[in-house]
Amino acid sequence: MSKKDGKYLTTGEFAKLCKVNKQTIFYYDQIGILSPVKKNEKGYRYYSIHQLELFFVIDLLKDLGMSLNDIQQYMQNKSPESFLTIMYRKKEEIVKKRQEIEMKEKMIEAKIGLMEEASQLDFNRITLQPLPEATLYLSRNIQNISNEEFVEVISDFINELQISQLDSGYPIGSITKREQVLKGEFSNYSYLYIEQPNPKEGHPYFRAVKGDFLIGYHVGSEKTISHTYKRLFSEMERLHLTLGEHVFEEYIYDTVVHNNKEHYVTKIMMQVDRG
Amino acid sequence: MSKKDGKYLTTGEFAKLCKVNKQTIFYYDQIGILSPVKKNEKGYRYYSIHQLELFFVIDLLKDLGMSLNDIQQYMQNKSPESFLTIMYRKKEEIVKKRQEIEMKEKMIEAKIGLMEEASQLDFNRITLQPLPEATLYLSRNIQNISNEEFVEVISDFINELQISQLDSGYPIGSITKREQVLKGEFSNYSYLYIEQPNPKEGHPYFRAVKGDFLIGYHVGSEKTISHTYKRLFSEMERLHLTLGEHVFEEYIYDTVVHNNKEHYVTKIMMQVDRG
DNA sequence: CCTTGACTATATAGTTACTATATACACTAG
DNA sequence: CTAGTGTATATAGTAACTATATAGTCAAGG
Repeated sequence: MSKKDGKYLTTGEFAKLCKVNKQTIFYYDQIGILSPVKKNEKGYRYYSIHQLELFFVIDLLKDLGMSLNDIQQYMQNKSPESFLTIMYRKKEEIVKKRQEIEMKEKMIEAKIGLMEEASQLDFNRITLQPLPEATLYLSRNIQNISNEEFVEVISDFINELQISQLDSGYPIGSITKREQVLKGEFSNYSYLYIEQPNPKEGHPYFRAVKGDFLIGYHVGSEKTISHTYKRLFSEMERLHLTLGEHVFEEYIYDTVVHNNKEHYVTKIMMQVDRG
Repeated sequence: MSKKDGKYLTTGEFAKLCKVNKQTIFYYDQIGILSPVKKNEKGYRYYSIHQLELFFVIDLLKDLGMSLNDIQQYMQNKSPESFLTIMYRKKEEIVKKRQEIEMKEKMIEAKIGLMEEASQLDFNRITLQPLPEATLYLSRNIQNISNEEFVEVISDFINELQISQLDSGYPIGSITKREQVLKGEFSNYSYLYIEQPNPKEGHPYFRAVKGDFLIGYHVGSEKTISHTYKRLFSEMERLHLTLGEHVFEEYIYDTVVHNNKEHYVTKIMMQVDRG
């Protein structure tokens, strides 16, 4: 036998290769998931290079949400069959995890886009714009609904967003019908919605929207939103426009980026018909 | 103002929508990262639907490795600019994280493939096989090296695997030169290697291997591997073959799937020339 | 009107997977 | 032979929950 057989790693060396704290290696020995191949008479631990691979597997399993306790269960009772079973299970989990990551990446991109866009806006200007077709995922109707029903609708809406991976990172907006808006009930919403930049097939509640919109921004809390609606109405009159079917509201700056409600910004998009 | 303004969520409802324990919501209020918009005289908390979006952002940041402490720092001092800065940083991080996940997915697939393959093998049979070209990532030479140098080489090898994402999930194997094998120094390895099923451009230390191999399996600890080498030598003689340049060893079953060394299985692949 | 059951609250202790600190012994280089 | 680094154990602390205990609140039914 050659000297190569004696090529052992101390705890410190092993920890460095594993890129973890030395204490973690002690801890793993203590709870019995990864013990050194050798311990000398002074209690010094010695690890082999093959145990590195075991560490990497432990790290992989841990990363995939397996607790050290469950890992320990496996380590007490290793076998190629149970390892294979775990791998098949983890394979499913990691696919799901990758999809979640991909979704979150898109969400971050959306937020960056929205924030960059917002920083270019002049919140005082009211503009008339033809908006291209957009697909919205709508909640069920929430107009004149009780509190319990409201909670249920929101719950279903949010659940659907998460299950079907529809949360695009765009803000949740609200739709008010012309009738309510004309009555001054600006917050008597009929639907909640979220824009879908890349709509998926096979989902109900999608509604494409396009046409002319009068767009204004309300700076401040929702309580004073009527001021901005008044400004929009007079601009509408000046341009000889009439109010269309729906009004859309979206938070541009909300509790995510401001503590003070006076700094919140709501984008109001009024569907209009040219006189 | 319509009744809709009064649509608040209790802690329980809010927690359910966030899909977390109610206690977690209390905790977030306590540490000041997400406090209810209202608290009544009895101390009951009431959350608005917009706070759900804030929760999702917190969850996103948390998922991307931001501590609650750091999140709290931001929450005390919100602004569109700092939010944007965080998003840009997190965008970079999530790309890296996605790549890691993708790599781990491939690793799991490799392990599944290896285990399935192993379960089909007859470890007693010695076979002569022409192996197709394979690309190996090699360590620096480890023959007759001191312990410190060995640790350094391994360290560099492992680091390179991780930095360049070369860890394919295949086992780390070892290469022994003919000279050593003939001298009976079966464990006096010259290189470590890992197979690269999809080799990347621009990396040194790659060596393509193909040709005829005599392949046998050693069941048991490395200490008794000479028995299997002897069996391989006699088979070599019987088939009128001569030993080629290198011998490759790979663990098929190791400490990852067996506790008892007597159940370890090493695959020995001898490069041979037909007489 | 009273009770039951489901909710709310706070306070405190426990959990997981480390991580840091304190203390003591071992090894190696100059 | 001593300084500096390494090893060990034991214990306490940390983050982010999570569970438990205790008590107040509220709405619905008998």
